[in-house]
Amino acid sequence: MPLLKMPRKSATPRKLPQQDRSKVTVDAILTATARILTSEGYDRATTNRIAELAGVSIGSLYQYFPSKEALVTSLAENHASTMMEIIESKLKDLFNAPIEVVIRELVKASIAAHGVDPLLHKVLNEQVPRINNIDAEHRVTALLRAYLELHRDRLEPQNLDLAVLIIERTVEALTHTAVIERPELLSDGQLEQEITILLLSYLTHGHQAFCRINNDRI
Amino acid sequence: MPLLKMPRKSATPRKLPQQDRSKVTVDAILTATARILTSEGYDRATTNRIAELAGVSIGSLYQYFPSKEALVTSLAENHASTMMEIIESKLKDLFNAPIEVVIRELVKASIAAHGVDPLLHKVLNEQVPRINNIDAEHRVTALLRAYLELHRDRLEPQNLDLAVLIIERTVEALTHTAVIERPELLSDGQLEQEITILLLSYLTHGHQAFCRINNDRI
Amino acid sequence: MPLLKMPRKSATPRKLPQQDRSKVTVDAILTATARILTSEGYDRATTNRIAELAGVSIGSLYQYFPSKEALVTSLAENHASTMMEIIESKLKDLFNAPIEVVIRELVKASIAAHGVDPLLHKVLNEQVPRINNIDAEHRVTALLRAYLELHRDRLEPQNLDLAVLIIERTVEALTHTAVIERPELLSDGQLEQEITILLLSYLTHGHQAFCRINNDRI
Amino acid sequence: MPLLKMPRKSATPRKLPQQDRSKVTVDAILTATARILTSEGYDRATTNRIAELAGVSIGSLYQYFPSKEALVTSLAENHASTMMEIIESKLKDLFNAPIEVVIRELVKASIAAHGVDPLLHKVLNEQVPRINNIDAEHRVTALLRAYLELHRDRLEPQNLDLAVLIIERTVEALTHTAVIERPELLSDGQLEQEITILLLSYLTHGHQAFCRINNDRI
DNA sequence: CATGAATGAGTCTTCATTCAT
DNA sequence: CATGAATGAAGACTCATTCAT
Repeated sequence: MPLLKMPRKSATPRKLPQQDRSKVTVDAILTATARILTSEGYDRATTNRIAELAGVSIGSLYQYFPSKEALVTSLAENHASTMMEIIESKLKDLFNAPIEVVIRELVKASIAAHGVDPLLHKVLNEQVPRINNIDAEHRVTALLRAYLELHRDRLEPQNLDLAVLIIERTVEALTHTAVIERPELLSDGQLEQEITILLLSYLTHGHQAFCRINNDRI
Repeated sequence: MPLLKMPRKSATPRKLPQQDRSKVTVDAILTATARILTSEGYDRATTNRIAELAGVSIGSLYQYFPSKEALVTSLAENHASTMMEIIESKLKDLFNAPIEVVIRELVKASIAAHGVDPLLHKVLNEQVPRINNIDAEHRVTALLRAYLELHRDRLEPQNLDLAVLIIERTVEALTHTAVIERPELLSDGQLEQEITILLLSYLTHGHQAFCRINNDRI
Repeated sequence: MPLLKMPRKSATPRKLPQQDRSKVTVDAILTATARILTSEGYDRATTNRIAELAGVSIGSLYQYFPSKEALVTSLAENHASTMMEIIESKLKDLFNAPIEVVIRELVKASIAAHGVDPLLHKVLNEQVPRINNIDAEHRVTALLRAYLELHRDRLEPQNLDLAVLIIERTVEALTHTAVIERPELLSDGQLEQEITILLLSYLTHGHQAFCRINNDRI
Repeated sequence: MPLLKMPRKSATPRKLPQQDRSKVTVDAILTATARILTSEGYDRATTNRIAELAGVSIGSLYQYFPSKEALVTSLAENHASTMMEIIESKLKDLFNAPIEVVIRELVKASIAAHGVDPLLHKVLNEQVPRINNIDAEHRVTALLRAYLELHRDRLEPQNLDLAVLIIERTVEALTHTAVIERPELLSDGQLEQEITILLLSYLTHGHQAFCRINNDRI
């Protein structure tokens, strides 16, 4: 039986780990990739170095990932999924909560998500050839969209798609900045507070009294 | 009185062009760099290709820029300066204008700034080893800060430094997203409108009637 | 008990060959280096040309030697070791021999050592960034020093360190000159004879009858 | 009148300085070359850097020297001449002096000659593509040869050419070593003494009492 | 003659990837 | 399947030298 040659350059894992040993290997490789990426940057992160740190041969690395790009993409997707799942799981529970709570929790979740591996997130964001949006991201977008839809009568913005975009990008940008450049703004809850106000005043045009709901903050 | 520019360290043009011929060369190199960067990306942008497109020898490129990094940094600084100056010049004229005008003009200026060379801005943002903040950026920050200070009594946020940070990052993030991913949001003024509202409601908590001042928009 | 060689710093082979294949490769590279060095000189000896002549890829060369300098240094050390070992092994056997014999044998050994690869020795001496003295060299120095110490009562020079220095440099200089510029002086034994006399008369101030011990010469 | 193009690659100065200004320029270039050679080594000594330090344009450098090799060769010849002339002038005065004096003075002169610019001498010796022997060197050789001829009856060595070779190389090697590696041997006159004894015992086989003639030494 | 901008062949070196064992 | 030796295309950068001004 002739060996059917698989396309080599695909950006998906060459095989799904079906045995335990494979899974361990794949994990070791991904972990090593993350570590080297954060400590050395994308350019210095050679596949050989990754394999070495992972404790596997370079040949094995290519057994599981068809290319460096696929490897990094895989890592990035995992990381994005992890982050998004944090947000998604929070959001899911709050479908009936008032918007003030939802937004604040969204901000909190975003900060938490950025706390998973801030350095990796930074490197991935800055140095890695842009990655296609991920399922988990879409799910969060959809969730948010659905929530807003449900509460449309309490919202000023008419174009909800636009509102979702604004909410997501604003939270991401500000959280990211804070985690990377101004971590002190996170520890005292200041930024969380401000982002919440920013978005709530946008969504409701200040018809709410924001201050009262913040009593639990320091 | 002319300011004598001293040669700076490593990431800086190697020699200042003294003859006219040189200036032409430097410009050609920078232009070619921008073009190749946007069309090929950072990694594919080899110095040899840049020199070739610029119509100069590789030697000439290195006569003026000590390294690829210095070259790209120089370009990035130029570009950031151009963008910031657009914003700066608008802001300067509006020191006594009401906040509603200032924010809207800031958003407009930011969109205009992103329109200078969106693709270049994208590549620079995503793929270029983070560049030290630039004079022009600091000037804009200072300007904004001073303006808010002046109008402090009309503003809800107490921590003005934080407010400046939020304004700048939010505008940047949303404008950038729009320019790159959703250009249609720009042409009909929707996004400009929304960002303006977002920031104004944050700054004034809705004590203003936003709608009225938007009559001039489509 | 095998001595585990630790990888040393920068000017040292990058990895020790673990498979047989590797040893062959390393040898091929070193041999090619020697050949190109002697035929082309240091400056013309490019790593690519060396790899080509060795029949390996340039990548393989850099797998085993971290830089051109390390490669040449490695070769130089090998060569110096080979030369010094010739001298060392002779000297070791003659610890109880009279000084006339020792000096003559030293000269003979030096000539023999220079005969290993005269052209390589010339290039290495003239064009290669001075190499740190080598173990083998120090051993020869120590050996000579110890011998002179033992026979101190028969020697005129009081400062034995100085005497060792003079003996070594003189033999090296004259042997080297002869091998490179005047090979005919070697074939008829003339130079060997003269150097021997030079050093013996220095060491003993002519209290010996040199002529008699030379009967075995042509 | 058509411009006759001179051959470009000759290793002699392109033109002899006939005017004062030219001479000054040439001197500046040579001085700069010496300085950079000693401070940076041959490889780092670029013609552009030399021109810059000399305070002339690179074009001017090539006006006077057709190539880098010619420039360095010129410097090397100057330097060798200077050294040889020190020796030559001493030797000339001593044609009727006894051999003990001649040898000692030769050693002294050689040490003095090496003292002119030891670092330059080192670099020239080690890193510069071997230079053709120089007139001045030949003159010294001839002088020495003639002297030995004249005193042949007092000398043991029969082959005077060989004796000259041995004397010259030995003095050079030991003086050089001392200047570069063991300067302390020079300051106390030890080495001068030893080299003198080495050569005199060789030349006369110890029929002389060396010690007595050294009364003037410390 | 002087200047210095421009040239470009040629170097060392890296690193993703392959494949014989 | 694992291993790691081998590959080689490709890139950043240097520097002796030329030539238009």
